[in-house]
Amino acid sequence: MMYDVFQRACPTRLVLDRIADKWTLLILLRLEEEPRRFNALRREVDGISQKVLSQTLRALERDGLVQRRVYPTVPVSVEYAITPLGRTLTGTVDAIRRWAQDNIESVLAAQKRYDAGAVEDPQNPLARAGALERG
Amino acid sequence: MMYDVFQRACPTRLVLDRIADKWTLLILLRLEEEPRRFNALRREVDGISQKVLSQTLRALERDGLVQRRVYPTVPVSVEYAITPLGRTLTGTVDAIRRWAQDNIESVLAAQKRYDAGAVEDPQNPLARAGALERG
DNA sequence: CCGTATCCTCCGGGATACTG
DNA sequence: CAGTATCCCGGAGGATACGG
Repeated sequence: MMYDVFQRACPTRLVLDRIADKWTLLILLRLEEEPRRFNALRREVDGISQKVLSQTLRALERDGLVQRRVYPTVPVSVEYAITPLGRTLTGTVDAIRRWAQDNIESVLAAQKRYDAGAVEDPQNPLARAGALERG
Repeated sequence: MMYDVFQRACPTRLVLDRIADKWTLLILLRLEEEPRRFNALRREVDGISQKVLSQTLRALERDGLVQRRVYPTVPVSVEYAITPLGRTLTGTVDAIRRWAQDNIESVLAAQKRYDAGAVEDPQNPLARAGALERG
């Protein structure tokens, strides 16, 4: 099969779209540890709304990354668990989290330099010859 | 430093938000190979609009992942190159792309099962005892 | 407890036109 | 070529209320 993620209509773009969602990453990281109840996830993924959590879990279930289990207690209890397919992804997802933790200070420093440099030397924006950074 | 990506206000969420953007991933993958001109990127990342490419590149530059170089030719030519910091991220990003290519068929199959099962057995949605999938 | 339904707002992003 | 500027629309997502 010829899959090219750079092509607009390539199905692999579906996967990118799903991963390209910060909530997906956070939910998978939680479920990698152990299955969770709905409201436990809601508390542990700070900032997510009930609606978006519900939507994201349904999408993850549809994609086969998460399994939804209903226990007919009263009231009903629902548990979400990662699937074997989902587990093949968590290593990479965790690598992203580690990168974020390891490099956030470099990123913040870069932002600071950028925001400062964007207005420096307004009289002489093209001072340097050859290749120029954002003059 | 105590960074917890699960906390709403954690700066590492900034990184997740940036990575949680399919265009960012595709652009970084292209620039990992070699520097590109603006319109080359536009052609090679199928489906991205001029405006979004411009925005995304600016954000990547601000975060220190990409460097913008201006050559004072006529007309001016601009080149985008990945930075050393950006290069530390591309391994993980490429792992995502590989996962997408390797598992897209499993995901599509899961979607098909899900979409079929969502309406099956309307008369007896809670047939199985114990733990139930989406009854 | 675990959601769905509804309303409403905001803004991401496409289309288009224009500039150095 | 490499953008910026403007308009505009659909859909993501918060708030709220309700149902099983």
